[in-house]
Amino acid sequence: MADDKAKVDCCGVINEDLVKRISENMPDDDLLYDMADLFRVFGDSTRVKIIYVLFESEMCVCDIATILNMNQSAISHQLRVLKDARLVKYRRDGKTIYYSLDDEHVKQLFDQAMAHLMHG
Amino acid sequence: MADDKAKVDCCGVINEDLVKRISENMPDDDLLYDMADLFRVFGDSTRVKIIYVLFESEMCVCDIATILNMNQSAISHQLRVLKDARLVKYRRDGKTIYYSLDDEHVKQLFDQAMAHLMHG
DNA sequence: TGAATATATGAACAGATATTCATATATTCA
DNA sequence: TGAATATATGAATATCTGTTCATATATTCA
Repeated sequence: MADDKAKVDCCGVINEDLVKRISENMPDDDLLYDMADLFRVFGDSTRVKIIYVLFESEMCVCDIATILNMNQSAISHQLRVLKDARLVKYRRDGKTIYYSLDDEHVKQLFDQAMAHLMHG
Repeated sequence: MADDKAKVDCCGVINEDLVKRISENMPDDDLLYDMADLFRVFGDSTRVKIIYVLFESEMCVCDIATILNMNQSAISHQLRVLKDARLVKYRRDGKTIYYSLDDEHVKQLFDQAMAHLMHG
């Protein structure tokens, strides 16, 4: 290339400086996937509801199911998704297993999302 | 029911006070769905990457495609999803259409998500 | 120990979604 | 106007995801 900034692949404004700056500020690919995975966990209304319930109080599986009017298996599957994402933790008390939130950022994340929806 | 607090449907700690408190603090169903829909938009790595690119600079469709090494159609489809969610806006300049972010909360949302991933 | 209860989990299925391909639309410029 | 270019979009397809059903596991208690 004759000119350092001449790397124009198409219509746009691309030049090597810009591409370099974008690459530098872009998180690693692995992290971007993790990020999408995390958001995808929040991208289901059942899981959002479970989290809202847990904002109030720790709760056993069958009480969550009762409150959300869904069957136990569905809740259990979704709790596993939340647990795998390290968003909830649990403790056993006899036959009962109590779930609670395991992340300090979720409330703020939800508040930000709400702010977008309420319009900003 | 003989007792006000006797509404125990299963194993758990459910009583009317708790259910009442949870219902009061739970956003409306419509809003919960909107919330999940919003998060689902972020739940795809292509869209996350597009947003990170747009954190740096407004950008035309084909430059985004070039940077992300994806085809123009895929980017265009995803930009539509982002546009429908009011997360990006665009301006036309001749044949070229420049996209940019249209939300002040997204950066904070992403920072919170990153904080969770980096572990907190 | 055996019945009852709380939760977890694998399989199956229906519905959603991301990408690609082909093509349409819109704009510029010769 | 017609060629070239940038973007949008419908259809098709492969993959992913949420729920249900049936059943397994774990714990309590008589």
